[in-house]
Amino acid sequence: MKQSLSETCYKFFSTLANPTRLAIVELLRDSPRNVTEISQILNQEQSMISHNLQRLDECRFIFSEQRKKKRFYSLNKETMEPLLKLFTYHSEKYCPTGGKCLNKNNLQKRKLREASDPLYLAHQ
Amino acid sequence: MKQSLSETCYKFFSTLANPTRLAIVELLRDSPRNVTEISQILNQEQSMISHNLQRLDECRFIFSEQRKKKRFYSLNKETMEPLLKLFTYHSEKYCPTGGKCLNKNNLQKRKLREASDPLYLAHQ
DNA sequence: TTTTCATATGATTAATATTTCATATGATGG
DNA sequence: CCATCATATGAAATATTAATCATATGAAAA
Repeated sequence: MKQSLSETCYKFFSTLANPTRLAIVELLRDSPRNVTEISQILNQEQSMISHNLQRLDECRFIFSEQRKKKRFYSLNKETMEPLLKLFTYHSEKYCPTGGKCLNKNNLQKRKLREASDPLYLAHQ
Repeated sequence: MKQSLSETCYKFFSTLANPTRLAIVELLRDSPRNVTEISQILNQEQSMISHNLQRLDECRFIFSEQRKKKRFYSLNKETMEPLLKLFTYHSEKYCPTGGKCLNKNNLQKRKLREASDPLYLAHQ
């Protein structure tokens, strides 16, 4: 019996609809990392990162591997690279100034938007 | 000054991370519809559909056109078709039974999951 | 086999997003 | 222009999701 599209699809997109998880994805784009490393680089609580890694893992956006005491997470590039490319293409074509896809009501107010966020700084 | 990837990207995915909006997307995949039609087919309040259409419109996932008294919304297929294909490919490869991408904690409990939901029925 | 480093888990609290309801605005035919 | 159909808007009420904190579990070196 086939899964409802709306349900699986909702899980797919909602897992990506989170600044912390997007920051993790961006970080893992460069290289695999263990949990402690990720939490240090993103300057967030270990347990918070762990919770979010699990969400990404459930959808197989990332894979994990135990190496000695540490568990390394890596990006599922097969899915994530085309997905991020599609996003980039769309946003450059349809939201060139950011104004089209963003308005004052939709600004992110969470921690990762703050100045301490490496991604926020990296992509200004 | 380039927009922060995390912020625009968050808007992109969070706009799609909603069962009502996914249902609208699915509906518009077949043909353009006006607001009243959409709300009747999905059996939801007109104002609720209207709010959600605006979210989709802000991200240019849909386009709109006034025809006489009615406003028709149509899908941005350039973006949405490859995006949905990518989702389908991923979910079939990595979440074949639904079990990998879904667990008991992540079941949707909203209206559109209920038996009256045409999408839910259509994709069982 | 115990200590330490590393990660995961669960429940509570805090933050955000969505729906709803009442009403305003828009378009157009009469 | 007035009536009416059609859609949009805003604020309040609900519902959902995320972060936090305390603690449990796991892996391996000593």
